Amino acid sequence: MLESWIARLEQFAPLSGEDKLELGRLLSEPRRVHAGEDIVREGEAPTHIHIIVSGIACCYKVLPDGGRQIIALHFPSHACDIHHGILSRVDHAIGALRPTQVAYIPHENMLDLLERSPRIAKALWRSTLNDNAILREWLVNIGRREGYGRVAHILYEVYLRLKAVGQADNHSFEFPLTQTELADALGLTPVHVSRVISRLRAESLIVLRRRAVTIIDPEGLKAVAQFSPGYLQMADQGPEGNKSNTLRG
Amino acid sequence: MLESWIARLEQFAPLSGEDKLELGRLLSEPRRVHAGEDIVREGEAPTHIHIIVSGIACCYKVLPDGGRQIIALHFPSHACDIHHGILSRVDHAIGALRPTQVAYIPHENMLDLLERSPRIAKALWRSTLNDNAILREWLVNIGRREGYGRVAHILYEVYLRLKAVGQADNHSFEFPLTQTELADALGLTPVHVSRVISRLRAESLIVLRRRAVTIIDPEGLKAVAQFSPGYLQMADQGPEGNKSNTLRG
DNA sequence: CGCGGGGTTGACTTTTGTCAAGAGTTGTGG
DNA sequence: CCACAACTCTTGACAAAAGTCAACCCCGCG
Repeated sequence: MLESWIARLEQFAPLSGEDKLELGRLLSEPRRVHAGEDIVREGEAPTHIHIIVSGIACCYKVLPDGGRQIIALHFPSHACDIHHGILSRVDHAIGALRPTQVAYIPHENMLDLLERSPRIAKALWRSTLNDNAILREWLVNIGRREGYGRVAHILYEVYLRLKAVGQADNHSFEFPLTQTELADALGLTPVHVSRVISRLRAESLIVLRRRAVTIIDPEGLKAVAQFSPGYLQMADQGPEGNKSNTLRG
Repeated sequence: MLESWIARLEQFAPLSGEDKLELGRLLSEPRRVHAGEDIVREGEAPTHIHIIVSGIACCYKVLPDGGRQIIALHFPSHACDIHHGILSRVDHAIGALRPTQVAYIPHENMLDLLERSPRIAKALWRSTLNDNAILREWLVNIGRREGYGRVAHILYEVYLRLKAVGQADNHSFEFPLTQTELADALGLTPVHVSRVISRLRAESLIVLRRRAVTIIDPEGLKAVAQFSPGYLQMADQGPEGNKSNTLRG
């Protein structure tokens, strides 16, 4: 399972055999984290980078009034905090949304490896650029779409991202977020998310049952989401979405 | 004026005299861009990085329905697209909001310099981390604050950022965005922005006249904004806000 | 002096939030 | 295998926030 992270990195830039061996050597055995538990707490000085092996994690901030905003979702084979190596304290937390396994690498080893292998540095750099592009699109999603399109958009994005790591078949995938968590990610309330999902169901765009999503009408869903897949840097067709990414060779 | 960018970079990591000379050599003479004109168009393959010398630029996306979301504001002495060096096409545009002067550096020269000077690489890396932190906070702002707090928050953030580059005195600064542009940055409509600003005025928190802002009641404004300055990585006190940043030495 | 962009305001609509009750689900322990 | 508790989801009634449309004002500028 650890290899899937390395495989994903290779989609961003070619790695040598030695690169892959080194990464494999540095990666710890995965640690189990309970649902709701933090992997990195807000304000602390992180010492490792983390890679999601299984489960789902998220990056979030909590406001003084208790409101929570989820800033990013991290799926298996994602590194969630590459940028932490250089910060003395982080302005956000990383938490597990479900029971999750995370592998990790100490910052000093990672920084050392980055200096020795420009290929790994390039792949990681591009993978963080990809994360940033998603973050920008989330801002657009929350800022300029109303609830109906917002939920449609995140569902289609998650579908493409899970498909890219082999966790979506056809147009079905596991999506084990509660509606409260979805609301925290979308800047809505849980009640409103529930209503919007009812409407997406009523319009025969999706089926959502037991935390599993099936997209019945992909074109319809993309239309209400005003979805343009360019930001994901991966194709929106076929079972191997990542083949034609547009990052420079 | 070009030197102010280099001075800002030095707040992120120390540079050698040679570093500064090299950066100065690479920087072009500034080019003038009209208000409303794009510096980088969406979808194109960028060839240079750009540094704002005077004026204001922004990073934005346009939706199929015509809505625009401003994703970031770029003030003088900011580089606005360091991350472009590696992308074959960008998913967002960069445009001037007012008459603006931009200097630029060809990507190949920049990449070459980054390889030769790890200090410059570190400073630039941290400066992009700073930009990302601001982007995360914008997501929180739009997702979890209502209009009143949202406007208060962006005003206080802009105040701190302008103060850090010497463009704010006491609690006053030039803020030449139209309310329509402010609305595009905040996920609101211009009409609603106008109403919210009226209220901020009525509550004696700010004065806004002729595109100049004076914060009358900083503590009050921060309270309605639920402002916590940590994400900016700069202190929120005194005329030299950047002295005690929390990036690792 | 008139033009045009930006700002303000009012009346009205739509979207979203709030509160509360009830139904369904999940997980646990006996 | 059942009972129970704790969550989660759904729905309704109502309230608040934000959007829409339109008129008008203000002010800089040719």
